[in-house]
Formats: sequence, structure tokens, C-alpha cells
Amino acid sequence: MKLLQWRPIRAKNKKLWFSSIPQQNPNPIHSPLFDNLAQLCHQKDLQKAMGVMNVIEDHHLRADPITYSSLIKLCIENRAVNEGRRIHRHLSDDDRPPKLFLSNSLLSMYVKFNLFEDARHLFDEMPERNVVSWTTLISALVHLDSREEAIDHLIAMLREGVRPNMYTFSSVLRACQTLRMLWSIHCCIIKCGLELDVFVRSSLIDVYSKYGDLEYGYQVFDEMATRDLVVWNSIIGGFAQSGDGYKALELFIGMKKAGFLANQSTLTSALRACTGIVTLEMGRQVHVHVLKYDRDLILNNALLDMYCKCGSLAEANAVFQRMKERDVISWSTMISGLAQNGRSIEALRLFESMKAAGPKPNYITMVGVLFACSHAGLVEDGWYYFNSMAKLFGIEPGREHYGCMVDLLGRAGKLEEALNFIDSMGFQPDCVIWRTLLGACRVHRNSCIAVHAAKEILKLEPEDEGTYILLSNIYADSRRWNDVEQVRKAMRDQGVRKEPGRSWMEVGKKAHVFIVGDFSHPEMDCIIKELNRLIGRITDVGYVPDVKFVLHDLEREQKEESLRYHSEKLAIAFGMMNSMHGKPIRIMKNLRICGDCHAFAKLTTKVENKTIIIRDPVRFHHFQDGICSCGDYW
DNA sequence: TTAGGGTTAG
Repeated sequence: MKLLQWRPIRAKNKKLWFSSIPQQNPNPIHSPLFDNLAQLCHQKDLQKAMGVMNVIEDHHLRADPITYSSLIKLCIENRAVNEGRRIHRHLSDDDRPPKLFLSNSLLSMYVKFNLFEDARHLFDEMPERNVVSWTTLISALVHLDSREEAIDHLIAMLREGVRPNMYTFSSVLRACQTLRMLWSIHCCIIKCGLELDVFVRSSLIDVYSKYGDLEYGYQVFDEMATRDLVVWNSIIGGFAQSGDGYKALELFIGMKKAGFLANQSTLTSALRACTGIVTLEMGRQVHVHVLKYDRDLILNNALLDMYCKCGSLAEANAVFQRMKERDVISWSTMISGLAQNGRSIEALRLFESMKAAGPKPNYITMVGVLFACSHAGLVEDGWYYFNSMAKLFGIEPGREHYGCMVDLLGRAGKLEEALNFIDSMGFQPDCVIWRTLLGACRVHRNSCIAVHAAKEILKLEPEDEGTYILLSNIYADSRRWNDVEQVRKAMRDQGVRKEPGRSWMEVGKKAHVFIVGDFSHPEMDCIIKELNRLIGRITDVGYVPDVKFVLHDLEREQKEESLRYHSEKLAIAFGMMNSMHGKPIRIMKNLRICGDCHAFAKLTTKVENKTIIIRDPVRFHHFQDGICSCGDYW
């Protein structure tokens, strides 16, 4: 634990107060100046009030502490730093220390002015401190992200015999970022009898879900008899941020049923939940509620992100254009959104506009820019941005930027160069980097480097299912069936099982899930009929099932049969049966789309005059008129 | 006089 930073109360401090300015006795009379000062404070006329305070000081008088308290409040309201300091000096200019509550007011004033060193100095010099003094300082430390110091101060406070209250705990909980520490503080809260306080509970829910275990957070929420809006927001935000969008939306609906009106924070979390589970319809419904908060930047950024991640760039762009204010997050979201949806050139064009008129790019903006370069095969541009980002924007390339460069080189087929680049990095490559290279090896059929990359991944993550699948796909592509079998054996030995391909989509307000080889959907007979009709139509324009995407060594006929029922094909057929005129079919997929399904989707859009959008774990494929936005490069 | 909830990548 770090050495404690505060200074304990010393007797000499007390002496200081008594020896500083001994000119005048405490004034026993009541002056009309005091009434005047109190009235000016009431009228919120800071300038005149300060003038009167100066006169009072010139006469070595001292007004009522309540009046000074109002004056400090007035300074905070007006963000009048100099005046605030002036009052502090005036109050110190006496042989008696200010009342404790006045020192606390000054402390709070410094914290609100972000003058933490002044606050700490005052705190150190205070002859006595109560729970408010400690809580003010602890809360400031938490806001400054000095977590360890905040906890140190809580311990010091307990040692000095000051009992924390609900204010203290609702602040200090945010300083706990390990489950063990959370438990300790939670026990302390129970011992102090403060577990039922609604502020403490919302903090508990928030920190449990962020740093500990969402289940504990939910338990704290579930046990509550009386909940307020922030408590609901804490639990909805907890599920939304942890990726359980369904539960978050279920709670969002529960909150409305309980009679609460969603505010900006609720809606931001609801949008994040929609983003997580890619539910454009629900996202649009939430958008209706967002309209009344059209000046809220965070909420609009979340809306923008939802439309980007749900593959609706037209709606995302409409939001972006309408935004009354845009910050670096708005720009970065839009740039990444365009890049992920296969519109890299537009992403880079937008980046140029940002450089000309927008805020300064940050670390994440540059990840989006490099992502755009790599997905469009713009090797030279990628190198330029990578090499100049430190000089131009003061951003040193980090792990993610290196990852984008490996992707850029790998996609462009420069696999040796990518491998050398990995070797030249100043840090150990992680699984993400090796997986990126492995993906490129698959596209470019380089089984030699692929095996190297896969082995590196399996050294770091011996149970990584995706790597086994990718490796066996590479072998299958080269018809190395013995090697395929060996990979499958290694998977069995490690107890790793292939996650089945799963596609899902919304029709009406219902989600329909399709799993490869699973025919349990109630409309499956019609779906198969529709699928056969589509295959018949695209066969007329040259479709031949690309059997190399089938994992096992089967007879051709069996392979074709296996390909035919891939989950995305079932979903496309179902989408064709239910889609409305002019509306695209939107499908989500848990794994990368296979080459055959990619070709199937392209030809279907050509013969059926329909748009199909498939989102895989990394990007979108927008299929239209027989072409895909990814440029057949994924 | 002190307190709780929301946005961009990977």
C-alpha cells in the first residue's frame, strides 16, 4: 500500500490560527454592514457583496458564518476563483479558526474549482475534520482517479475515529476495482448499517457490474424494495456494457413498466444494448425517445454508433449530419462505422474533413483510419498514416495500430512482410496479432505461415477454438485431409468443440435463429422450398457450390448437401419469404461467412433485386446487384 | 458543507 499522503492534525496548527493576526478582538457588536452583506448574497450580487466584505475587513470586523457560507456558495455558482480565495484569506485573517462547516465549504469550493492542491492544503491545515471534510477530499480523489489514495484516506479516516456515512461510501466505492476490495468495503457498509441507502446501492450495483461480478450487482438490485431511476440506470448500464443486451433491454422495459421515465443515461445504455445484439428495430424505437434530447452529445454518439453497428449507414449519416455538436468520439464512430461497412474511401474522406474542421484525432480515430486503409487494400496510405501519426497528431502507435498494419500487409498478400513487421515490433505479439496474420494466410492460401501463426496462438491460448477451425480450413482448402484429421484430433484431445455456425435476424418484432444442420424452425418446410428456388435461380446464372469451404473430406454430393444448409443460407431464404418491398434483409452471424455463402448472397441479390446485409463478428457485408461492399476481401 | 447512472477500437 502506498504511503499515506495526508498530514495528521498537529497541535501547532491550532497555534497558527491563534497567532496569525492578533489586531482585533472578536467583534461583539452587530454592524449594519452585515445585514447589507447578507442581503447582497441573497440577491446574488457577488461584486457588491465582495465590496462590502472588503469594508468589513478594513474595519477588522467579522460577519456571521452563515453569511460567509452564502458568499462561498455565490462564488461557486459564479465560478469566481479569485473571489473565493479572497474569502479564504479573509477568514484565515483572524485569531480564531473558521467554523468547521465554513472550512468544509471552502474545501468543497476548491474541489469544485478543480484546485485540488489548494483543497489538500486546506484539509491538512484544518484543526479539526469531520465526515464531511473527509468525504469531500475522498470524493475529489476518486474523481481524479487517484483510487489508491482515496482508499488510503478512507482507512485514515477510520483510524481517526471518524465514522463514514452514505456519502463517503457512495464515493469511495468507485475507487474499488477488484472483487476482493469490493467485498471488504461492502462488509464495512453493512457494519455501518448503510446497505439500504439508495445511493450506496446504486454505487454497489455499478462497481460490481463494472469491476467485479454482474451477478452480485444484480443481486444488490434484486433485493431492493425501493428503486429510483439511477438504480435502474446502473443495472441496465451494467448489462448493456457487459454485452448482455437482451437482459439490459428486458430491464429497460421493466423500468418503464415500473413507471419510470427514461432519461439520457437510460437511453444511452438502451442504445448500447441494441448495438450489442444488433437489433435495428429496437434501436429505432429507442431513437424516438432520444429526439427530445437532441442536444445531448453522449446520447447522440451512442445513437450514431447503434446505426453504424446495425449496418444502417444512411441513418447513421443522417444522425451525424443533424448533430448540433460533434466531438472526437462522433467523428471516430462515423469513420470506423464507414470502414466496418466496407466504405473505406468515404471513411478516409471523412477523416480529411475531420482534420480540416473537426477536433484533434485521438488513438481510437487512428485505429479506424488504419482499419479503413487495410480493408480497402490501401497499403501506401496505411504506411503513411502509421508512420506520421506521432508527428502529425502526437499519437504513438499502440498495439491496435500495429494489429491494423499486420492486417493491411496480410490482406495485401504481403505475408512475409507482415511476419517481419511482427518480428520488428517493440513488444511481444499477442493472440490478436497472430490471429490477424492467420486470417490473411487463409485468404492467400499460405499454409506455411499459417501453421506458424496458428502454433503461436495455440502456445498462448491452447484451447482457442477459432484457431483450430481456421487451421483445418486452410488444410481443407489445400485438400490436406490427413492434416485436417490431425487438427480435429488435437481439438478432441484438448476438449475443444467447434461452435456451430449461427445466423439470426429480426422479422416483425421477433428474432429468428438458424443453426447449421438444425431444422427445427416451425416454417422449415417453406424455408427449404424457398432455398431450393433460390439455388435454382442462381444456378441459371452460373452458381456452382464451392465445396472447398466444407471442412471434412466428404464426397462431392455430400459436401454440396452440407453447404446448402449453412445457417446464413437458411436465414437468407427466410428473409426472402418475409422481407418487405424495398427493405434490405439484415442478418447477424456468429462466425465469419464462408466463401460459398458469400457467393450465394451476391448472386441472390443479383437475380432477386434485393439488398442483403450480413454482419459477422468483425464487419458488414452489404450485398447488392451481385456485388459485396467488402470487395470479396474479408 | 460531503454522494450514485451514459458514448468511439480491440
